[in-house]
Amino acid sequence: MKKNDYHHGNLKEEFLKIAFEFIHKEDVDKLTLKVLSDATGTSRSAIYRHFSSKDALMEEIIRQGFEEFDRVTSPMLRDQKTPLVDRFYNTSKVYIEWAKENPNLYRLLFGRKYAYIREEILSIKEETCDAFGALKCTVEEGQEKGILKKDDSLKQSVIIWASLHGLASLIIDGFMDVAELSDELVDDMFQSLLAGCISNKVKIISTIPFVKGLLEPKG
Amino acid sequence: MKKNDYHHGNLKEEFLKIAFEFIHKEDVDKLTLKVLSDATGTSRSAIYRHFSSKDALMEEIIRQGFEEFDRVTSPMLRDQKTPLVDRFYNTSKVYIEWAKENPNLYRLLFGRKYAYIREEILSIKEETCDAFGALKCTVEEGQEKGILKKDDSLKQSVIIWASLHGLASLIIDGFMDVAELSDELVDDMFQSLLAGCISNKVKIISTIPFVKGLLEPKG
DNA sequence: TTTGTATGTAAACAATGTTAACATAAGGGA
DNA sequence: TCCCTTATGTTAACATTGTTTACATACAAA
Repeated sequence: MKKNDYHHGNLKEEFLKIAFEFIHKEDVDKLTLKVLSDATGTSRSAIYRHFSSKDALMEEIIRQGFEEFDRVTSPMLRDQKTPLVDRFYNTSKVYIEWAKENPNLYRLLFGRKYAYIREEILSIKEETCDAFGALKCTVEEGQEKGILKKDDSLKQSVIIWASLHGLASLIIDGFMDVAELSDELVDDMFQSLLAGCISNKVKIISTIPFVKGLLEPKG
Repeated sequence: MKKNDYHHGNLKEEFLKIAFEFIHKEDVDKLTLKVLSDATGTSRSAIYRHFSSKDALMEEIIRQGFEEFDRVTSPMLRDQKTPLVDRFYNTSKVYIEWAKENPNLYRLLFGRKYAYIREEILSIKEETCDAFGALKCTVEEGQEKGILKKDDSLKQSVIIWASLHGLASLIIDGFMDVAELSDELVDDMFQSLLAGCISNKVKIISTIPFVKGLLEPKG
């Protein structure tokens, strides 16, 4: 919505929107300032009136990315109505699914390139990456309820996160042809994590057939 | 060893050596053609007499990188003198250790940026990345011996690889401050993988105290 | 109306990978 | 020895990056 030919009026928002949509489709490396200026019909340097640098724009994108990621994963972990084990399972599924649907954004958030931005965001604003916090809370809840083995909840959370992150990375970074196996792989990985973390002190309930199958002792 | 001031004689090898050493210390993104020309005392375009492009040079580096990686991991997996479970454990340790010592090279080999080169290398020359093949063989051996659950060996191998890859990535990409926890994390992760893959049909031997501890049933 | 501020443009930079035209050395026949 | 080909290196120039500087335009408040 331009006010006139010279001033756009909402160019900053437009830059962010275009950049965010671009990353949904294409590799982060291909997002150049030229792409943004062409898409908005502005000059190459217009962006510097709204962001101090390209990285400053990327920081906003990463911030938005984490919000989107959290929106998908955190509520699922925190949903008290769902049995705890099922929350882990559903989250695993959704985690991998999200990474597959948003490979470029996933790499942007969790990759190395903008690690310093991520660290800044995550250290200043705890709530921005809610997902890991939610995972840790859920692990602690599981330990208190006797579902998971008593252990360092940070370590246990990292193990879970690392497993999912590794699987997601293998799939989206094209290391081995495993993309079409991904559904089974998530199940297998969940089974492995469950076997490693679960305690046998209490009876565990689940409403998901696959998870129920894992809880019943086999021959 | 220059033949004279004009022709070097072994410039190609020199480029590769310098590039390889550079990546041991600094980020791949910082390896520019200027770095190479300055280090060799040649002009910026001299490299094009020996490589068709920068990517062609990177391909050589990646090839060498896989050889180095395989040299560290494969023999350990294939060493028939070591109990099978210990081979997995030792490999896990060495895998994470190698990634920590060679973060830039690790990212170069397993990251996204040069995925198409990796795919080319791994598809043409099976032996180049021996490590995954060795892992799969060892998994199959474990299944045959009744140590691991009978399952799709590819899937089981991917689960193991993904777990290690995820942990390595979290550590070297600076996601959360887990670097100083890494030793414990590898142990925990191995425990989880073991719990997920292990069968209870045969008595399993190990000479590693930590692993023995995992095999003994706890209260 | 004037004046300051916000927001846009154009032109230029340096750094990057790359190419084309030219220069130099080495080696193999005649 | 001389000549020609080939291999190897240099210089100059390109387009593409992100970025800065000087200038231009619109708006808004005094």
